[in-house]
Amino acid sequence: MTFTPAEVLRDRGIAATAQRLAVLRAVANSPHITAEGVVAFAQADIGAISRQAVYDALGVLVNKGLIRRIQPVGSPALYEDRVADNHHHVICRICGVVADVDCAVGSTPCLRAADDMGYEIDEAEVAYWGRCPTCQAEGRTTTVLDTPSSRRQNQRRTRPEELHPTHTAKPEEISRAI
Amino acid sequence: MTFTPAEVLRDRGIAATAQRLAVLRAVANSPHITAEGVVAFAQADIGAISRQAVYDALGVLVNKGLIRRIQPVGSPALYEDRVADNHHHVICRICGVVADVDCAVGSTPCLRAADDMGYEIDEAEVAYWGRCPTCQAEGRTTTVLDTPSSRRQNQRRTRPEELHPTHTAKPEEISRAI
DNA sequence: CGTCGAATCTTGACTGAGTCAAGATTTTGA
DNA sequence: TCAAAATCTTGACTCAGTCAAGATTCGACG
Repeated sequence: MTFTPAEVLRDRGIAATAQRLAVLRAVANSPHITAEGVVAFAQADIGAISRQAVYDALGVLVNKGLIRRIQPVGSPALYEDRVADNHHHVICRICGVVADVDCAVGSTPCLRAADDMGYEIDEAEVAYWGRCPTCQAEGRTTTVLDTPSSRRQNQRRTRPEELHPTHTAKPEEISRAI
Repeated sequence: MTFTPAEVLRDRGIAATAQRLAVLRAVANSPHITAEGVVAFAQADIGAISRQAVYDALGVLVNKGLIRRIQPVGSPALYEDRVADNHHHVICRICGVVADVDCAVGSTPCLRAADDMGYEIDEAEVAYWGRCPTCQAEGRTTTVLDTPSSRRQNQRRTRPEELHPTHTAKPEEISRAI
């Protein structure tokens, strides 16, 4: 028996508000979406929704384990709804696209430190960094991401999908990591 | 033959300014130091130094491979001068202290993704999360870090050394990760 | 069904950790 | 010694959040 998203929320003990359902749809629509991306999607989806309500909903949904929050270095926070496993991510240093990578172990912590120095470790967070197949094919070797220094003259952010316009809608698409 | 820090900078093709040498001393003094911590140390060390000069020096020193920049999720950037190996870090979820962990492999990337999806991976970034020995001994289970929500009524940041005042100056001390 | 308290939303302000940029100063090389 | 480049100082600005007061909605209870 499949629960509706509203039922899932109530089952976790939180109200099934229109804003939260819109946020869930945004995250389902775009794995590794930014908070700002969720705001844009939800505003198009249900009309008026405040940024604060989006941040609140994201926080609650993460807290209840319904979505996951990651944050590669140099990136705003990203959200995904793949929460049933302990997977990792690979990030392209050039265009910033983020993809899921299965964890070879499956449960946390999936790695043991050689010497844990007395720490009680409950999670090994792994991020793989490199170049995606498209940036390799195009021979790109330096980032063209919208780092602050590249934003002179009010150039706006370059998104991975701008670099790769022929990209089909892969599941790992449309996040902005760096 | 040991080079002086100034000689090392010149050898890397950059000017050995007083500001950069002060920044190097700050990072040597406090592994996993924040930029703000570097500013405070350098100001005490050499008198007047601007925040911008510290950020500039940190950027150049990272770029030249003389120091390393890490950034655990939820933390400002941290700087360390242990650059000769590919080590990882363990972060206490309660007090935020960061410690170095040797990499079992030693070279990058030290892990292979089970399925790299065509990515050309050059680094596996690993962070271990858990509780430090001191927070375990004190039975702490929830963070008392200065998260924004805990900053009501203008309470200032709790630093790991405030939680553990009897800490001797361990090498992994005085950084603030979360 | 009405009421009330809690939860949530809206709106606008604020913060931390950076970055930007103009002008001044210092460094370096010819 | 000089000039160009590098670097520093100073003050402003940005981004990605968070804060908080008041309004609105929701849910439980009688």
